[in-house]
Amino acid sequence: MPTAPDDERVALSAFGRRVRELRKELGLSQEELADRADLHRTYVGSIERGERNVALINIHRLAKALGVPPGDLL
Amino acid sequence: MPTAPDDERVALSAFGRRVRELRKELGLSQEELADRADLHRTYVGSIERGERNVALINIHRLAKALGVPPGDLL
DNA sequence: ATGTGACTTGGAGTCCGTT
DNA sequence: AAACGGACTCCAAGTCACA
Repeated sequence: MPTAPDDERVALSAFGRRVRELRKELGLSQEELADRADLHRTYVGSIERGERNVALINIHRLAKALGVPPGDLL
Repeated sequence: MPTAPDDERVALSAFGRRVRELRKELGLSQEELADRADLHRTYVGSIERGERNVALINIHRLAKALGVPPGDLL
């Protein structure tokens, strides 16, 4: 997202870092998390790198796969 | 979102209800909230009706406009 | 096992209007 | 003030080949 303002890119990065953090706590690979959340492996990767402006439904899928309430990801 | 599974549409509706709830607490119209969040009037309306799969950046914008942490909206 | 660039497609998001 | 529709633009979603 090259055109997004700074603070908005920061929000995406923070979200990605949080996902990665929780995933590692569970000892999962990106691929395993992707399978649990019914998402693509490379898509999860790009989310963790803060490159994606993830929408609500996928936030819920990730939260469920990570075993936390959705609000915990932001 | 006609193709989305039930529980995912429920998640969108819950989000919309929460936005409407907080907006009314502040005594704002949809248009005033839209202006504060730098979103379009009709878009905020459709979000409140649970018709939109809102993306992360717009969740942040709405949260900011409503004066709550983003996690409070989900 | 993860990063990355490129790609297509569906839907996010805008703008015009009427009810 | 809000719901809703049509027509549009552009980006999120989802996948792939390759590093």
